[in-house]
Amino acid sequence: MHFVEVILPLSLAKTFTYRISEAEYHYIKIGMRLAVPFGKSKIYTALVIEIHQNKPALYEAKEIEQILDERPIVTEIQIAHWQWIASYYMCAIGDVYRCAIPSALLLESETVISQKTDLIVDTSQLSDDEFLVYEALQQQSSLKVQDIMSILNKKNIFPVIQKLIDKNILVLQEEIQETYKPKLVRYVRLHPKYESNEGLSELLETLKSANKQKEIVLNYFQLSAVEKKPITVKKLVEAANSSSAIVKALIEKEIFEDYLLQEDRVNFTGKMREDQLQLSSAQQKAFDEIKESFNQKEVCLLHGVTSSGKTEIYIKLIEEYLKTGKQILYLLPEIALTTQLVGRLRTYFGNKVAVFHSKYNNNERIEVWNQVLINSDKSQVVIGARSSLFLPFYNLGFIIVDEEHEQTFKQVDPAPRYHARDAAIVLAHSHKAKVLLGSATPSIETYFNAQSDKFGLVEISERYGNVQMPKIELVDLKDKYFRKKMTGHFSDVLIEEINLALSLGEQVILFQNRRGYSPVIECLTCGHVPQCQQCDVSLTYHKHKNQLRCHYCGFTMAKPSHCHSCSSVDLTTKGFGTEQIEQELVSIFPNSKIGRMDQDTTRGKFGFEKIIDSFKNREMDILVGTQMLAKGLDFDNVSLVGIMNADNMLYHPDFRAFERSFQMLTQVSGRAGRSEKQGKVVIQTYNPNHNTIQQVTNNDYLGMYKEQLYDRQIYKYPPYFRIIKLTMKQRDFNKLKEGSMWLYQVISQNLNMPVLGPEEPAISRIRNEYIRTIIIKIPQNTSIVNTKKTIQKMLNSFEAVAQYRAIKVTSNVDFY
DNA sequence: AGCACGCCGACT
DNA sequence: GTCGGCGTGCTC
Repeated sequence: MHFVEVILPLSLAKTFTYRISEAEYHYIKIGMRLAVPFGKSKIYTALVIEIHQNKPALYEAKEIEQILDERPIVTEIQIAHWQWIASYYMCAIGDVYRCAIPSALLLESETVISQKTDLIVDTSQLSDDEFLVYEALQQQSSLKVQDIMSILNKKNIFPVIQKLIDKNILVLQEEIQETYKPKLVRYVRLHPKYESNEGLSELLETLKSANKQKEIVLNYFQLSAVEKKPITVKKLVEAANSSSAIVKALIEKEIFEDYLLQEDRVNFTGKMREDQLQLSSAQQKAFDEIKESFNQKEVCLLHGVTSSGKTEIYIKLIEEYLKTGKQILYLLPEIALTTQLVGRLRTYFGNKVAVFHSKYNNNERIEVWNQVLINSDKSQVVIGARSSLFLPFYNLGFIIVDEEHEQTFKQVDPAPRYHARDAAIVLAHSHKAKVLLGSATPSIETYFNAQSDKFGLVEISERYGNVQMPKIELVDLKDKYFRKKMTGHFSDVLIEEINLALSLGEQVILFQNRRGYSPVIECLTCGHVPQCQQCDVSLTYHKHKNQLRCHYCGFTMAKPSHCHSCSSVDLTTKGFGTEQIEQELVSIFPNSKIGRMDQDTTRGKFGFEKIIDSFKNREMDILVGTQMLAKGLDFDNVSLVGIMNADNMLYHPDFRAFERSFQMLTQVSGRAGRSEKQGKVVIQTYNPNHNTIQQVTNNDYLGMYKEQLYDRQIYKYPPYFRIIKLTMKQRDFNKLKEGSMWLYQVISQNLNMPVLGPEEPAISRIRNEYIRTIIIKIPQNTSIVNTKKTIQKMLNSFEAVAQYRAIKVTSNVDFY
């Protein structure tokens, strides 16, 4: 008897056992995919994690459907890493599997409904619903479950289908589709019969009167003489400035032949740099120190002020590690993964660079996955967002986590709620690889680890090329409003500085940490603010579409013309966002070109790049944006950065609010003054004397760190305590209230540490589900593993109580 | 996650 | 009385 242990891409903690034949036993390897039947009818893509001969005692194992791979597509190191993630972040191994693998590799069966052949149906014997399905099948040979749902306009369609099966009219099939399609490119070549010299003159004779076609043929000869390689249809059409219809005509005339070749989508065709990268003395010093630190430690923090030229150091280090023949992973927050950076790396490493991020489609992802798996030359250096951590490296030598402090490295929803930086360190450990964390504003946790000698620490305190740090000027909004020195949301100081910069032909960035025109609409008569029907939030006003939108469930409605509560027509907008700043700019600086960058203007595959590029090309003078402006973008002509309101971040009810404000303000300020000139930053705030604002102004990272560390110790937060947040959701308010209290009591009684809650969060209802949270603070000297085991035990007993079972609980370890 | 089973309210 | 809704439990 032979068996395999597999994981399924479902939120299930268990592994499952299937029976295999002896031949399969010798063929199947750990890390291969199998198609297995699971449940009544479904077929899923399972992943082999163990091959054994232990017959399960309690049930009869099913047989597998088929083997999907010829060789493993996942390494054993990966499987071990997934298991670590599942246990550390308290989630099902199936969650990790589903998140780690490109979805196109996870084939899932779909039920296909079709009609039996050669049958005579007495339609009078069918009910209305049955007749509708039967009729639809006369038009289409097969239907999907979804199709039938929309035809019948109801959810539960299985009884209808069952009856039709009983009446011998329908058959069901489970269909599995391979979704990966290699990209095929169409090429043309001359038909063989024209290859000789006589053929050639014959050809020109035939085309004497077809000028357009002759043009193409001549272009074809020219191209093939220059390029000496196959010519694509696309290229030929472009070169001849013609249309594909004419090429088609030539193919029909059998002058050309077309053929298809598979092409790798992800390709680099630019030129590589010949010269060596020269580091400045400060960079060289940091580079040497990092290498020194790697002799003793596995992880090193590179803390370099904004524009200190960290990227050059990364490139030098990548060069070094490339020589060892190992793979290199360069992790970045999604938003900082720009074409510019990729282009820059490619000028050094050419086709050795592979890119992996969420805007890539399935086929592109699979190509990168396969390149990494075979350790091909094309993927020696992988640059990607947090999910590239899951690529099938088997020979990883070096990981860079750039902008280490970015909270987007932590996945919030769905599970696994992992932190890519921390998971990268664990992954590096199993590859015996080194990790470099880079940031101008390291997270408190990381800096603490560096200070306590767990990580190496290398600092650069000067900017590259001796550019000075920007001069930061604080503007007291309270005072400016009092003295009536404000035009809209702009102080006189900011307007003056913008005018100065514009007159010198320099560019300006304005930062407003909120999107939309203004967050809410308020009735002036009764104070009513439109709320979302399903969530506990006010609707946000979006001017360009003139509608109100819920940011939590996506609900939208047209902007009301009158108050829904008192019918008054006196409605006003409250608060302000990027859109309103843009509007004000237009009226204050009518002769300037103004651009806006936020979630609304950067949709689409290259939306972000388009705006950045056009700003870089100086097609705009002023760019207004949200925090996405702060993420490692280099502009060489920006001399002024304005922060419209520094306060709204400062007073978030979150223990990281000050740390984040410092990071954000410092990063945004860092965009100013790239070239010879010292940049200027104007920060408008109601609290110019606030410690955090002062620390930003004085570029005092250490001061911020020390103050925050002190607070973290007193209020029991990381790095002194680890935090686990449990979130409970239920449609029934009272059930949730009772259940969350029960869980809180059980946990706090069984754990000898601070447990807070059950708390009603600021947004206490989303999509009609009520929410409560419990926070557990695990002290440094307590075993995290044991604590999690206890918590898991409590969660299990919570589920065992019938009345609470309906409450959904999610765990978030190292909650950010 | 899907899918079946079973309980209970709304209509023929 | 039956249809169809949803809550609950299981899947190797």
